[in-house]
Amino acid sequence: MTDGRSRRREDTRQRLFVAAVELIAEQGFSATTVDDIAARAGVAKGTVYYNFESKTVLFEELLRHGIGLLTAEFRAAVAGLPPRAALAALVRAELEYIRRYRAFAQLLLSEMWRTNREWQQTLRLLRGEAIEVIAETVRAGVDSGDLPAELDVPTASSALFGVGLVVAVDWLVFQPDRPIEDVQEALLGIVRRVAQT
Amino acid sequence: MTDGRSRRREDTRQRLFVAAVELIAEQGFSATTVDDIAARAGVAKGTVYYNFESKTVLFEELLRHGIGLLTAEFRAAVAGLPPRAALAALVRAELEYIRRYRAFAQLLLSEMWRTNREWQQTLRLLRGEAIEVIAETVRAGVDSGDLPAELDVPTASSALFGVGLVVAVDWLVFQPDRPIEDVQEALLGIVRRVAQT
DNA sequence: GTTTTTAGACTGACTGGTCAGTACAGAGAT
DNA sequence: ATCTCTGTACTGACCAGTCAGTCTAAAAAC
Repeated sequence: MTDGRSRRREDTRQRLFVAAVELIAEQGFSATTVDDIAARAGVAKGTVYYNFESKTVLFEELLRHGIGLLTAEFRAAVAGLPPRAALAALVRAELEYIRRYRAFAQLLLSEMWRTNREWQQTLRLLRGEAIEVIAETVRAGVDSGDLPAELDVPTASSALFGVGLVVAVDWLVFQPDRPIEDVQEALLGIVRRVAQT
Repeated sequence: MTDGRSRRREDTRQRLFVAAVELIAEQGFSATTVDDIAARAGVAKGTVYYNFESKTVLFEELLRHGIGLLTAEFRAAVAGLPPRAALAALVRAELEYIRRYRAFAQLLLSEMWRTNREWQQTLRLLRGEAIEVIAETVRAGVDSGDLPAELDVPTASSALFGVGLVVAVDWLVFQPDRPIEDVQEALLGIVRRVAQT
């Protein structure tokens, strides 16, 4: 299972993921060439196609990997917490994730709302999984009266998700000098105000 | 100045803008071909190059046109209003704009946070102009005590701008059936809570 | 323990197609 | 008379994907 071969291969795939995510975050999917990805990962072009069926499949697996990780962190963050605390934990988890995987976050922000792309269906599905965790928390809070009853659950959930992304990435791109902790504080403050009953 | 010739030409340019904005919103800049743009605009390919220096220049002029319009509407919206009312007016203006030019909004959301693209500098500049209007309003409100003193002006401004974009486009893409008025209400509610002193 | 074989991982030159941009002669509009 | 646009043909660069062949760790045979 974890013999030398498959470990080596997993290494290569990981390097390709890292190279791809950085390039696609900067330039977008279409503007990034497979040659670029191979070069940045330090492998031959053929290796990309040995490990992935196509450029699109590489990207889809990348999305699955990245969003899967985010969803898992969301799940871990809310586990066992009451609604208000869970909401704050979600914001912290999202920003922590963005700080750690900033290139992926940038990529997500740029490609998330595209239509008419081959991988759109995949992305839509994955987005749903991540947001479902948020939605469960909001729903529980609204039902128990811990959150304002007038909150529309799907709207509030996708707004929370998108807002974290856009504010954090905006900060990263346009005000990179300032520490991310400030964004976290600002966002938490806003969410707290909105969550007031 | 507005003779038949230049009006005709302006018409063609407008049709090219419309075609380009729709295609780029769906597929992104790189994935959109000049042939596609010409075809959708109902114009020969040569006409594109008669009216614009290059694909990139066409896109840059498109950005200038679109964001210029948005900035103008921001200016008109806040004119003469006190801070709190001006803030609400900005949110309304932004959503009104997004409703009218949804494809452009989608395009903006997808291309705004890219790095390493030729037109990045242009976009950065234009973004600054639009956000400056918001920042002036927020600054005035903070100075006069109408808005909470702990608000960081540049952060709050770019957050407000980005949040409107992301929430509205998210709605357009993922919940297109529901009326945009609901987003407006939800957003106004959130902004009002945040603006409470 | 040494030699042979195997198969998984990787290479990089090559191909077929796509696309931005050019060229230009003629047509329509003003 | 001039500006604007059409239609078609073309070029050269670039790029996704292929494939015949190389390298090497480790299994099999001796």
